[in-house]
This record gives sequence, structure tokens and C-alpha cells, in this order.
Amino acid sequence: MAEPAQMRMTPSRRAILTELARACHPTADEIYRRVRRRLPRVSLGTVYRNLEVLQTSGLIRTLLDARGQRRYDARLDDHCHVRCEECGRVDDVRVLSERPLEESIEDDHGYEIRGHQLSFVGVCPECAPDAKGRDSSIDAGRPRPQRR
Amino acid sequence: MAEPAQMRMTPSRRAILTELARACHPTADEIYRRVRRRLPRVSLGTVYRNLEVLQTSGLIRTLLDARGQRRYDARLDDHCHVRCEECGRVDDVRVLSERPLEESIEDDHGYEIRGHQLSFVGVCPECAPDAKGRDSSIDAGRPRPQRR
DNA sequence: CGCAGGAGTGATTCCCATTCTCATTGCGGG
DNA sequence: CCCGCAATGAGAATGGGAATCACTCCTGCG
Repeated sequence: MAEPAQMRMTPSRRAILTELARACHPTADEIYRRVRRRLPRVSLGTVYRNLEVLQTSGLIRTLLDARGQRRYDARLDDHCHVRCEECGRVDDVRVLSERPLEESIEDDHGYEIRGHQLSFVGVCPECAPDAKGRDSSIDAGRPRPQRR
Repeated sequence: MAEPAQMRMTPSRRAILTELARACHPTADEIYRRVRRRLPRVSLGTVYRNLEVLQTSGLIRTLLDARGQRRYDARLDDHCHVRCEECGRVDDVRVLSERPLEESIEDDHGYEIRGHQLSFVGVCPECAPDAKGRDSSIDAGRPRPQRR
């Protein structure tokens, strides 16, 4: 799913990809400021729009930092992250199977680890595309999807 | 760490805890609407303030749904979540060691699983309270912590 | 008992990340 | 060369969350 739909590789999109590969999990605003250094006329709206497009096309990934702000990732494979609760910074975690994960993060990255989370992401039965009957009696008033 | 600091158990705080135990991972706004049913004079600001206080006191936990909105959890033990990308709903995952996790989530909860994340949360070396020298030469312009 | 000081609160405003609107631009095909 | 549509720039709108402020309510103490 999420095939590289028809999408033009425009200069602003190319620049976003370049900056994304260079910086480590930047926010939309960081990307915006970097892209502007070479394409000064690019607007913030364009950056957001294209990040959305690139993600839909499967070229980049979105993630959330510890405060809930979106950050973007050029790596497409599954991997772990460490997220700083203070500044929002996000780092990749190198997984070395022979060492306990928390310990190696503290040693290798200098983070003071306070916790971890394992979460799964998907679509709940109420939102399932096939909409198999099932109008929830509980929490009935929930509005339909609606992108945030 | 995070000892139950001195904190009065006021009616609004009690109501928040009650509603939190009843609903499953509500947002601040959902808690607000529920609390208001019994304490109609409570304001949204109070709810946000008290959620912050309760979390600092270690009585509740904060988590982020798939869209980055904060949700609150009365359970204090470590456990996994499933998060719906469409509506934001979050469910607890029952971990049964004898079955593959994704499979049991699909079966038990009806979610269509699209992915998972393992992430660690902590404080990065630059934000470490002891501030051991280390002013980053890379990415120098980063402003100091500053809550969001 | 009366009071000072601090915690808690309601109402409101502010801030900022993200989205939306809309007029304009420019590429690609005919 | 012209049309149509995707892409864009500029800026307004949205919405979650935090902050401000004046006021109320305890609580400990004299």
C-alpha cells in the first residue's frame, strides 16, 4: 500500500529531501529554514504540503517527538528512537543485540533514559475502511475520521 | 523520582481522576466535558493545570495518540498501546506471551495493524541537568529547553 | 477568633504548530 | 502557442495547550 503515486519531483521537493537527509529528524520549521537558504521564496505552507505529499508517496516518514511535535525521517526502515523530553531532539538508536538496550543508549548516546514505550499503530474497528456495520453504542457521538 | 509532591486533593482533581479511571485514555477536552457534567463551573484551564499537577505528582501519565494529541492514562505500570491513525483512539494491549503481539492485537481488539514503534524517552546530553560543559558545535543555534 | 500567605480556580488571552484559502505561476501535452 | 491542472506563495484561520490575572478558599499561627 501507499504506492509512489504520480508526483512531480519539483525543486522544493528535492530540496526538502536533501535537507531531510542531512539533518537528523528535523521539524517542519527547521526544514523550512534550511530549504530557504537555497530557495528563498519557498513558503512554510509549501513545506508542510510537500512533507505530506512525500510521506504519502512513501519517500519519507513522520514521527512525533516527546512533546508531540512532528518530526520527519528520511530512513524508511523500522528502527528505534530516543527522544529528549526537554528539547524535543530525536536520535536513532543503534541496536546491538548483545547489550541491554537502555544501557547502550545511555553509554552510546549520553541520554539519561527515563522510560520507554512500545506502541502499535493501525486503524481501529470503528474506523475500518470497510465499515462493517458496527456503529459503536459506546462513545457514539464520535465524529468520522477528519484529519485532525 | 517524581515523589507525590505536596498537593491538595481538591474536588476538581478528584473529579479528573474519577473520569480518567472511567474513560479510556481521554484527551484533555474529553475530560473537561465529563468533569463539567458534575462540576459545571470547572474551566478548561483548570483541567489542563491539574492534569499537569497530577502527572508531576506521579498519579497519572501522559501519552500521545497517533496524531500527536495528548491523552491521559490512569494506569501507572508500563504497558503497550494500540493507536488508531484515523480517530486517535488509544487502547491498552493485553500481552499474552504465548502469541505474536500483532496477531493478537488484530484478533482481540479488531485493529488493522500498520506498524509499531519502540521508543525511549529521556534527557539528551545537551539538556542534562548537570550541564556537563559540552556546548554542541553542531546545530549551535538551538535555543535552550523552553517548554514548547 | 481573626488574619496573612499561599494554593487553587474561572475566565480569558496568548502562542505557536499545522491547515486552509485563494489567487497566481509554470510545466507538459496537444 | 494555448489549455488545464498541479504546484506554489502569502497570509489568514484553527486548535491544542500554556500563561496571566484577579479572586476565593484553606490553613497555620498569633
